[in-house]
Amino acid sequence: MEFYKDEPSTLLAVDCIIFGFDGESLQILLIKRGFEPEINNWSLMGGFVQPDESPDEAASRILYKLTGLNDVYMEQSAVFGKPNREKHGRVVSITYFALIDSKEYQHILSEEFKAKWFPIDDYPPLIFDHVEMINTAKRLLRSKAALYPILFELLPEKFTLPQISSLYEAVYDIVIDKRNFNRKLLSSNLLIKLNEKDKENSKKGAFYYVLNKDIYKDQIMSFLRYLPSWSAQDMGI
Amino acid sequence: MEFYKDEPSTLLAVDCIIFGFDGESLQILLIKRGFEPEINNWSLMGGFVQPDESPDEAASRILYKLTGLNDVYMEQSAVFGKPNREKHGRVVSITYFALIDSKEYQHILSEEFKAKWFPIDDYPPLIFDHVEMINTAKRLLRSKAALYPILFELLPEKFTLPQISSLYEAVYDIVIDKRNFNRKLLSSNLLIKLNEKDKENSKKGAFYYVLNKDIYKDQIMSFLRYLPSWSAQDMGI
DNA sequence: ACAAAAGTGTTGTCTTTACACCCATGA
DNA sequence: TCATGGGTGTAAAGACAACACTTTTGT
Repeated sequence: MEFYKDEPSTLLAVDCIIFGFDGESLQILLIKRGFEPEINNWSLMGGFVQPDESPDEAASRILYKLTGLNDVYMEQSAVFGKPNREKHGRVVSITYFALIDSKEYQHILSEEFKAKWFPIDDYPPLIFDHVEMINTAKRLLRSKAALYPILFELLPEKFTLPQISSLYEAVYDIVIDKRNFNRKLLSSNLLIKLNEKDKENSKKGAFYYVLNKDIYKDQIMSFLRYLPSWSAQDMGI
Repeated sequence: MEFYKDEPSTLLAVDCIIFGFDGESLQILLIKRGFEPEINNWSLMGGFVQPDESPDEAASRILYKLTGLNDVYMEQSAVFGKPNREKHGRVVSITYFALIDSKEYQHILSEEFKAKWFPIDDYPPLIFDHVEMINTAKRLLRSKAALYPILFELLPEKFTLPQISSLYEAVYDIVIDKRNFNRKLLSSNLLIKLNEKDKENSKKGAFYYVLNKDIYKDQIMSFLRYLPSWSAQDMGI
C-alpha cells in the first residue's frame, strides 16, 4: 500500500437481486435485514466485500449465506455510489442479478432462511435505494434477454412450452401469440422434446422439453422479433 | 459510520475507456500514467473516487483532468476487483466507456495533454488489467449498439452516410452493403439531409446529415439486422 | 358432456438480401 | 479524360403477423 496510502478508501458492498419465476409470474427475493442499521426491514441480500475476495465472490458468498442459494448464475448490474445513498456513511454498492426457478428453491428458503418471494410489482418498502436497484436490473434483464437466451436460466431443468411463453409474457409484460412463438422456439433447435407430460396445469398435459445445451451455449435468440406488434420502447428496454 | 466501523474498506478507482472514430477507423485513447506505481507507462485514464463524489462524477472529473475532455457521454462498464489485480495493494476499479469523434478533440489532446489516440488493434502494452477492461468495453459497446443508436455519439454533429457505414464496419469488423444500409438508415427518419457536402474524402462529395434528435432520443435501432449475412456470434456480441 | 388448456397450418405482407451500374468532381 | 468515391433500383427469398379450430383428458 506504499503508493496509495494517502488515497481515501470506501466501504464496498454488494447487493443481490434475485428474480424468480414459478411458471406463472415473476417474483423478487427479499430478506429481512439481519444487521444494523435498518435491521429487520426488507431489503436485497447484501453485505460487504472482504479484502481477500473479488466482488463477484462476495456476491456468491453473501447470497449463499443469506438464502442458501448456491451455484446461481449472477451478473454484474450497475454500481450505486452517490455519496449520500446511505445515511449512515458512505457505502458504494455493486449490484448483481440472477434468474432462477423460484419453485425449485422454495423449500430451502422457507425452512432455514428469512428470505421470501414477492410479486415483482408488489413488494414492501425497501431500504436505501434498493427499489432503484431492482428497476435497473429489470431493465438490464430485458435488454439482455433481447440478445441472449438467458431467460432459460429461469426455467427448471424440464419445462413446457406454455411455461416459456408465460415467462416471456411476464418479463416483457406483453401478450404472446403462442402459435408463432412456439413455432419459432422449436425451429431454433434449442429444445429437445421429452416423452413426458406435465399434468399439473392442465388436464391434457403439456410435453416437457429440455435445453439442448450445445446449441444454447453461444446462440443468440432474437425472440423480440417474433413477439406481436410492439416496439422495443413499449418494452422499456 | 457508527454501524459499519468494523467493516473493511477498499480503495475504489475508476478507469475511463474512450473510443474514438476519425471517419475511418476506431481508436482508443491512452495516457502516460502520471503517478506511481507504473508512472509513465501507458494506461487508461484512471484515478480514485473521492468521499464527496459518486463514481460517475469521479469518472468525469478524472477524464477532464487528464485529457481536457468535457461533457462526454460515458456509461458504466464492468467492475474489476480481483484481490490481486494490482500488485501494490487492493484496488477495485469501476470502468466507464465513451464514444467520441476523435477528430473533434484532436487539438485539445495534442496541445495540453499527454493523452494519445491509438488504433483499436494496435496499442502499446498497458498496466494491470487494462487490456481486459478494453475488451470488455468493446463487447459492451457492440451489444449496446445492437439495441440502441449510441454509435451516433461517435459521429460529429454533421456526418455523411459513408462515415456512418465505416463506423459500423469498424465497430463490428464486417463489410456492409452500402445500398441496403443507406436505404435502411434513411427509412428510419433519424437523419436530416443538409444541402451541404463533405468534399474532404472524395471529389464528388458526400451530403452531410444531422441527427433528428426528437426521434433519436428513444428510438431503438436494430441495424444489426440490416448488415449482410452474419450471425450475432460472428460479431462477438 | 363439458370445461380447460395444449397444440397445430396457411396466407398475405413486410423485411432482408443479393447484385451492378451511372454520377459528379478534382486532378 | 480518367480515377475516385458517392449514390441509386429491383427482384427473389425468407421472416413475420394475423388468424380459429381440434385434441385431450379430468371432473
